Amino acid sequence: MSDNEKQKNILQEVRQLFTAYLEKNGQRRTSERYTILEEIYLRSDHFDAEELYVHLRNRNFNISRATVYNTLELLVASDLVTKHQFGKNQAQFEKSYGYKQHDHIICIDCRKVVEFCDPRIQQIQAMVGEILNFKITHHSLNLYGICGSCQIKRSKKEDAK
Amino acid sequence: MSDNEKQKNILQEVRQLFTAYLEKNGQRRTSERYTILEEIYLRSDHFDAEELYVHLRNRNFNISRATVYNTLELLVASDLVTKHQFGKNQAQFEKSYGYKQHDHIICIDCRKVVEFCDPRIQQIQAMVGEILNFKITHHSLNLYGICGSCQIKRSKKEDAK
DNA sequence: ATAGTTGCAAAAGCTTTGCAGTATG
DNA sequence: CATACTGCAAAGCTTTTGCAACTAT
Repeated sequence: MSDNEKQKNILQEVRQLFTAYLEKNGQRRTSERYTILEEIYLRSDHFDAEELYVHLRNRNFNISRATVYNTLELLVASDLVTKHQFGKNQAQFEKSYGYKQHDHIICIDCRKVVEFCDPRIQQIQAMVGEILNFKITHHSLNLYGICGSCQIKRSKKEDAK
Repeated sequence: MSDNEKQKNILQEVRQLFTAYLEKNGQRRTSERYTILEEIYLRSDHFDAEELYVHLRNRNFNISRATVYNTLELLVASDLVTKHQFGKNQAQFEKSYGYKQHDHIICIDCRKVVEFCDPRIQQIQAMVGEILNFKITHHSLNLYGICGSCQIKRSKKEDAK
């Protein structure tokens, strides 16, 4: 199956999942909501609400900020989108269906975000949840540091002194 | 040594550390900055900028929000205070000197925050940093779920149906 | 003396809300 | 056809900034 076909499959699946969620929760299936879902799943990695809003305007969809925020909330609630706070006061979002669980490492200089996986986190999550009697639904692990290219930039600055 | 004496010791130590930081970075040692440092170290756990500001006003310190924010930034930079984003759009802070490294588990119902430690996180941090060539400075691991008492509340709601 | 800090208030930036009109079930 | 949803603009909150007064060095 080609990558293109895979993407079409995923799109179809998330549409179905979203429909199921909306029906189950007595919410209407509006064209705006499906447009937003699709734009997110056609797009790449991480984005914020404003970026998504501008992106939709550029594509000539007349969808307001209010609807973008409203729909993002629904998508987070339906587990199709994940919300992150990478230390700024602006939430970042990411499609989550069809992606394996992962965490993030963030460059504190250039704000680049890289993903990584480590199975031990699941174990920690399970163990800590049991000890403290929490029913854990999700987690967020962010590592912060300086990426390779920013390390080089910094050492050049040092040399210049 | 009594707890009271321990706290006095810690206060003295953080004041010295803060002084060292300010001197090293050519910043002035103002009374406002030390007042804020002390209030944070006399206070308990987690707080946000506004809480701290109100707390200071209540104690008849005439310190502005601007100074609170400015000083919090210095304290974070000097590693005496840690900044968190627990999913809301408001940063939370916490004193960090004299406390062993820990992470947080947050109840998504009542927003209660509990601390926990797991040495494996340090290992993950070191390993991932090496693989991805990041110089890691810090991390943030948050587990989200439902705490014991909120689990009971939820099951009572179910029963009521 | 003089540049960094402060308090105040205004501004900025992200997100939510109120309202009148629209479209879904 | 009832009412949830939408777009728009205004309001709400947290955080930042501009400025005149102040003060640590």
